[in-house]
Amino acid sequence: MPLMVSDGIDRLGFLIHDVQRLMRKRFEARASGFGLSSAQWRLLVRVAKEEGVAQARLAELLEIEPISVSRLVDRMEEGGWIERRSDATDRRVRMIFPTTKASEAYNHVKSLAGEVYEESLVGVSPEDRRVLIRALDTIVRNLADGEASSLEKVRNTEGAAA
Amino acid sequence: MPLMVSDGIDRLGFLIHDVQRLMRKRFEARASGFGLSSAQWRLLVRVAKEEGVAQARLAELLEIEPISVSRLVDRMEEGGWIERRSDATDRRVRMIFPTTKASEAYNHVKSLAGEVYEESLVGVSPEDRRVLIRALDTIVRNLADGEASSLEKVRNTEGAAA
DNA sequence: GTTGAATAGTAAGCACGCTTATTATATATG
DNA sequence: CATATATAATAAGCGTGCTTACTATTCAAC
Repeated sequence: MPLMVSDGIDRLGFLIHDVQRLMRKRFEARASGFGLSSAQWRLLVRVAKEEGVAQARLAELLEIEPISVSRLVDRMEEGGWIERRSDATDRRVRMIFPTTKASEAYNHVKSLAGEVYEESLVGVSPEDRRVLIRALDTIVRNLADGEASSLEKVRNTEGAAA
Repeated sequence: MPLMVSDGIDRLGFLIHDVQRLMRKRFEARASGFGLSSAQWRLLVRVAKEEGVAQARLAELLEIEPISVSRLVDRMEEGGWIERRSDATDRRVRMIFPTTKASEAYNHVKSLAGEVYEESLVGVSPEDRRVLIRALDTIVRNLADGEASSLEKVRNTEGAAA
C-alpha cells in the first residue's frame, strides 16, 4: 500500500465530468417525453422567471455566448417552447416569451429535475449534502474570479431549479 | 423569509454544470500552450497507463461511444499526440500508442491539472474536501446504476488524474 | 446633424458528445 | 466448409458549446 498518497483530489476533474454527464443523461432520459434537452430546460427556467427577457440578458444569466443563445432559441422556437417578439423601443432587441406549452410543462419538468437530484443523493446525509453544495459554491466562486464577466452579481441573486 | 425551504439541493444541477464548465475552461486556458483539450487529455491519461489499448477499450474506459473515440483519435493523431497501429492478430483492431511528444508533455500537463484542482478548492477544508469527493463518488454510483454498461467494475479499479 | 463607438443578434465553421447505419473481420454453429 | 452472429471501427448528420466576423441599430461626442 503506497503510503496513502491519494485523497481523491486528483480525481476531482474526472468526477465532476462524470457527475455532470450522468445527471444530464438521466434528466434527458426522464424528460424525453417532453422533448426538452437540459440546455433548453436551463434557458426555459430563466425565461419563466423573467418573461420578455432579451437574448443578450439570457446569455449573461446562462453564462454562455450570445451566439449560443441565438441557436438554442432557434431550436426552442421550432420546438414551440418560446417565441421571439420585437421590442418597440429598441429594434435590435428580441424579447423571449414562453409559450403556453412551456408554461404548462414547467412545473412538471421542474419536479422531474428534483427527482433526479434526489436519486443522485441517495445515501448522502443531510449534513454531507450541505457540505457538498457549499463546496460546489466555493469552487464556482474560485473559478469565476478572473473570468471577464459581470456574473458574480447575477449568480448571488439566483435560486434555480436545474 | 419563506421558512428556510431551500437547502440549495434544487441548484445541484446548475452547480455541477457550472463547476464542470469552469474547470474545463480553466484547464484548457492553462493547457492551451500544449494544444490539448480536456477531452484529449482524458484520453491521453488512459493511453499513457495502457499503451497499445484498443479504441473499443478506450470507449469503455472513457464511457463514451466508440464513434466519439474514433473522431477524438482522428484529431489527436493529426495533433501528433497518439498513433494508431494495426494489431497483427486481429485486423479489426487499432492499437493506440502515445507519441514521444505526448510522453514528454504528460507530467507537465498532469501538474497543470493538479493546479486547477487546488485553485478550485481554495477555502475548502481538508475535511470538506473528503466529504466532497465522497459525495461525488456516491452520486456517480447512484446514477451509474441502471445504465446499461459494464463500467462499474472498471470504475472501481481506477485512480485517475484529470 | 453627422460621425464613431458600443450593443443586439446572426452566420460560418470547429470540438466533442450523441444516434443510426455501414464495412470489414472474427467467431460460432449448422 | 458455409453461413449466421458478434465485434471493431468508421460515416453521416444532429445538439450545444466555442471563436471570429458580420449587419443593424442605438447612443455619445463633436
